[in-house]
This record gives sequence, structure tokens and C-alpha cells, in this order.
Amino acid sequence: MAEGRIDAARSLFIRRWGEMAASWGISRTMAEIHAMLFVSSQPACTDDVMEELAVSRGSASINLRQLVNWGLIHRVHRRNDRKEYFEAEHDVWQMFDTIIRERRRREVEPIVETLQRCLTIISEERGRLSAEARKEAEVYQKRFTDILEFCGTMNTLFNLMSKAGRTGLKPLAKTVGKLVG
Amino acid sequence: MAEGRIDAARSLFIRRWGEMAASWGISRTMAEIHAMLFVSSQPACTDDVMEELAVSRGSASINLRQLVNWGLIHRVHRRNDRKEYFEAEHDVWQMFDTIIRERRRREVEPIVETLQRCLTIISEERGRLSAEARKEAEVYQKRFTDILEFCGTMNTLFNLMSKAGRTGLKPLAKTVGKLVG
DNA sequence: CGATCCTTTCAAAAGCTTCTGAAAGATTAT
DNA sequence: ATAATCTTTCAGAAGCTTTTGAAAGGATCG
Repeated sequence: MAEGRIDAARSLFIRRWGEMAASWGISRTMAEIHAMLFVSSQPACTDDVMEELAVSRGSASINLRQLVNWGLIHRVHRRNDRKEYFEAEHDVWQMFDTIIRERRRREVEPIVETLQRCLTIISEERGRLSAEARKEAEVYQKRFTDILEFCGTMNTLFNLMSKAGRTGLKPLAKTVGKLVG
Repeated sequence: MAEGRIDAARSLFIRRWGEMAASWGISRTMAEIHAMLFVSSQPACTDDVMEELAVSRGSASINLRQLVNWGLIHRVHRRNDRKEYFEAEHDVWQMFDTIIRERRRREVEPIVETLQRCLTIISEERGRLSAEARKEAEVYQKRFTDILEFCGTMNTLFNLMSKAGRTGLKPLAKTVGKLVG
């Protein structure tokens, strides 16, 4: 039964992937389904997911849909088969790009917008403040500006990374390494 | 009352920062406390936190401790005052470095270790598998190797970024931009 | 058209995380 | 040593997220 240990490796990976994702704010089941489809060479259907991960039909359905919305898996169809099957994106760099793009849209953009709004308020009120209050406002201004600048730089870098990704970021890392020292 | 809008900006930022963090798997209160200390020019004590964020003493205590454990805030003391005060790291790049380091240790390293274990199992069992099972195992091997390689590259890049960070990553981004095209 | 097969939906339940508040523990002052 | 002040702890409460399972909704087949 040499396959036993291989299957164990498969399910160990799936479980750990789910645990990791959970600590990054992604539901465990969604991540487990993703891991399962990521390692599989064949597309899987809802019943496959239900069986392998022991989840209900409802949960499988909802989580599969979310993964499709994220763009991490795709629906595929087979001839003479009404069932829907799902297949994961297998290119790790493409996956990374998708995740970064989604999270930026959902979670980073709102805070950037808030920071800009806060800075606007500060510059509008600046003239009306007492000397003391102005000092405080200037501290806020610096903090908000710092974060915005950080976001901008990270943005640029991630864009560069996803551009470089497919053709190979490893050589890039080496080059950058030399530049930085 | 020009200060009213400034205070509103402050608390808006704190709330949004908390919401963002919540979607990244960090508790809202912990993030709000962090945001509050980050924008403040003066250290704050437990009662300040309780008052501004309307949380219980227990919650303030626990979350402050966690922030200290993460290395995102520090305890500071004042003469003739028994109270403990807390002050955030204000350098955004230092903050980034701290967060990346912590999360890598807590969440990335376990999955890397698992992947290595899985690869070991596969290479051990490889010889004992039927032709069909071996084909499947080879798919797993490729997937696991791909992720490991990805982790390695990201590791290198983040190390470079935190090295470059303080002296300025913006010029670096420009340089990299030219390299990538 | 009715039967079959598959997917989606959603209210209730379960499970998980975080918070509360009072009591215990520490530390410093008198 | 005792009082005063501040911090930590933790069992129970509250709140939030996810899952379940059955019913409804769609699509395709004969």
C-alpha cells in the first residue's frame, strides 16, 4: 500500500493549507477546496469535494462559487455530463497575481481612500486651528502621508513582480540583490 | 470647533484600520489599538485606550500585550508614575518588516515544513508505486515544488525589501522598473 | 410534459473568536 | 506591614462566521 502514504501527504497538505489560510482571514473550507483542486490533475465536481473534505453540499456550493469569484478556480464541463467540474489555476505566479489583485481591491483601496479623505480634512481645517491643535494635526498628516507613500511603493513593486513573475522572478531577485548589496 | 473634524479624521482612520486588519486575520480591537498608538504623538496608557476605543480593561490588557509580543508597540514609563504607557513604532517600513517577519514565522514556516515533508514521502514511496500511481505522485511533486520555489523567491524579495526599506525603497522600485521593462 | 439530475439558497444550528468584569496578583508608597 | 495603585487572568457572555440540510430553482432528457 505505498499509495497510502502518498494520499496522506495529499491530505496533510490540504489541511495545512487550510490552516494557513484561516490565519490570513480566508475561510478554512474555501482554502481546503482550493488546495484540493490545486494539487489535483483532474477537475473535480461538487460531490468529489463533499466526499474528500467531508462538507455539506451547501458549503461546497458556496465556497466553490467564492473561489470562482476570486478567479482562483474555473468551471469546466464534460461531454455527456450535466455536472459542473472545477479546475484550479495551477500556475503559482498567476495565483499570486490573482490573490494580490483581489485583496488590493477589497482591502487596501478602502483604506487608501480613507487616508486621502483624512488628509483633505486636515488641510481644510489647518488654518482654523489653534497653534497647539495644529501641531497635533501635523502629526496626523505625517502619519497618513507615510502610510499612503508606503502603499504606493508596495503597489508599484507588486505590479513589477507580477509583470516579472511569469518570465521568472528568480533572476530578478538576484539582480536586485546585487543592487542592494 | 475646527478640532471636531480633525478628531473625526483620527477616529475614522482608526476604525478603517481595524476593519482592514480584521479581513487579514488580525482582531479588530488589536488593530484599532495599534492604529490609535500609531497616530498618537504621545504614549497612551490602558485607561486611555479603554476610554477612546470603549473596550474593557481585560480586552485592552490582552491586546496591548499581543501588540508588544508582535513587536509593534513598546512599553514606556514615566517618572513618578506607576502606570505603564505604550508607544507604537512609527516608522512604516520598520512596521512592515516586523509584520512580515512575524507572519512568516507563524504562518509560512509551518507550511514550508509540511511541503518538505510531503516531498520526502513522495521520493521515498516513488519506487514502490504502480505506473499509474507514480504518475499521480509526480503531479503532486510538481505542485509542492512549485509552491516551495515560490516561497523561496518571496522570502528573498522580502529580505531585500526590508534591507532597502529604511534607506528608501522608492529608488529601488524605479531601478527594478527599468530592469523589468 | 413529466421525470431526472444537478445547483443554489437560506433559516436555523454549530462552532469559533473575542470581550467583559470582577477577582486575584504584583508592585510601590507610606 | 498595610494600603493604594495598577496589571493580569479567566470563566462565562456576547457576537460573528461558517455549516448544514432540506426545499426551491433550473436545465436537460425521454
